Amino acid sequence: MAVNEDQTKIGFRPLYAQVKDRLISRLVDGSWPPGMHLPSEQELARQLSVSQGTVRKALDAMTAESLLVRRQGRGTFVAEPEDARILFQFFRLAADRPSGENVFPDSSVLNWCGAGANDVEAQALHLESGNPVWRIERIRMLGGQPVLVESISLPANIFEGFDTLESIPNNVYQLYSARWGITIAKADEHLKAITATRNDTMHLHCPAGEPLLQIARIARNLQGNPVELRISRCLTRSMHYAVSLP
Amino acid sequence: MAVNEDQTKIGFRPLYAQVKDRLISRLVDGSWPPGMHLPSEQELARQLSVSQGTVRKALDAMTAESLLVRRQGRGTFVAEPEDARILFQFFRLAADRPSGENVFPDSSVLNWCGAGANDVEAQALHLESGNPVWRIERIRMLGGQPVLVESISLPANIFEGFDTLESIPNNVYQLYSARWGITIAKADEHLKAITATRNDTMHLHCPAGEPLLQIARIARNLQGNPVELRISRCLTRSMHYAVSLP
DNA sequence: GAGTGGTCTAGACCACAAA
DNA sequence: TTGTGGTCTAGACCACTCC
Repeated sequence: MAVNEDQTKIGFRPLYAQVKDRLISRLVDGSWPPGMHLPSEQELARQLSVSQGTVRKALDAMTAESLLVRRQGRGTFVAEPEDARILFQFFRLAADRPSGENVFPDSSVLNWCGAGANDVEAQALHLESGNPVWRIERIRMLGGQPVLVESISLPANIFEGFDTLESIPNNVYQLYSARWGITIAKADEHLKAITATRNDTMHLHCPAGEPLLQIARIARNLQGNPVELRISRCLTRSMHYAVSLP
Repeated sequence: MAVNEDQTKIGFRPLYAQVKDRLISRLVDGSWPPGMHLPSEQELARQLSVSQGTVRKALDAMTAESLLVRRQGRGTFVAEPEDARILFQFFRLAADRPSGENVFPDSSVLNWCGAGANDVEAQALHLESGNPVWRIERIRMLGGQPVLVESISLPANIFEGFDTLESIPNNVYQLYSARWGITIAKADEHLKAITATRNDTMHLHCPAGEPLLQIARIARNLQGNPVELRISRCLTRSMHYAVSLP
């Protein structure tokens, strides 16, 4: 690979970034599935005709984005959507008390159906209003107590055959990966304080007028396209949403 | 600098990390103030007796933490607490509407006084209960509308002479840096949904029972010690708090 | 012992900014 | 033109894992 092969000066893209793009495309097309042991740095350098240092820079960047996992002495692996990682990467709620670490809450599905996208879904998922989506509503519990109600919306054209599932697991990102080969690579969340609706108070066993933390999440695949909209409404009497800056 | 100079095998610390520590200590002791033009990579490498690549790795890490700013062709500079950076790094509230970018809200101070640390302040700031602190309360406005009430608590032993200030600027982190040489390097925030108190409704002109987003922030200096506790209570009818994962 | 990633070095050339 | 950071290379040795 020559430096800046068929690139004009204006379209300059560093070699390590081009390498990264090519490696990501192998994740996208499924030739490198989650858990796979990548070729060694030396081997990749030979295959791509670049130096080991350039490969390393690309691998380091992908590791920083949680796309890969590197282990000294063993090798480099495609990251898997196992609970521990998803919890750490995408779940920011934690108990207030014992300098609380976060725990994956259990979930129980309330209902799940197909529907036409409403305006919010259409805008978030880059669909036309009325396009088919799947909707899942569930409650999530911590220590037996319901802590949040969650509404998940998925484009039906991406998640084909969603209605044929027997059950919905707690960790849906693992499901997306295993069943449709979709990797959730990043997400954006918008937080607001809202008042519990009657539906919320019923499921969360909280009084009318209880303030809830509403988390609207748009999750994106490896290419950055939105593939999931999730709106969670959380009791925060004994929990909080933790953010580290930067 | 020899590799792992006076380090046992167990206490191994990479050379670039040692370099980073030494560079940070120059920020801490004030010999490299905000805005200063650092020596070039080559010069630093000579001074520290390491290769340019090792210096680069330390500088890149510090740049990623917003401690330094690098500009190709010009050099490397100590980051300054100017509005644009602070806004980007520490202010996550944005207007809902026009795919809204965030804006520094104006602020007006309600009152400011010395007091003994309450339990929350003592725990957050690593003080004993009753130790002297400064407290500032202010309202912040966006487009003339009050959007949040903010309570800032500072250890009086760190911020000496705070009571002699003539006024409190909008960007207090710039003040901390200029007046006391304190750099806010990172912060942790805990978010909850709460109900507006009578005090809140008065200042925010919102109805009783309005849900507010409460943001409790602990800001830390370069060494990671907590130096500011800030509790903000925000109207989120037309604003949201934005988080990017990862 | 063989193979992997992690660190460190030395040197080359490029892109950019300022004098 | 000079000096800076940005990229790329080639090669060495270290630390870790597994056989």
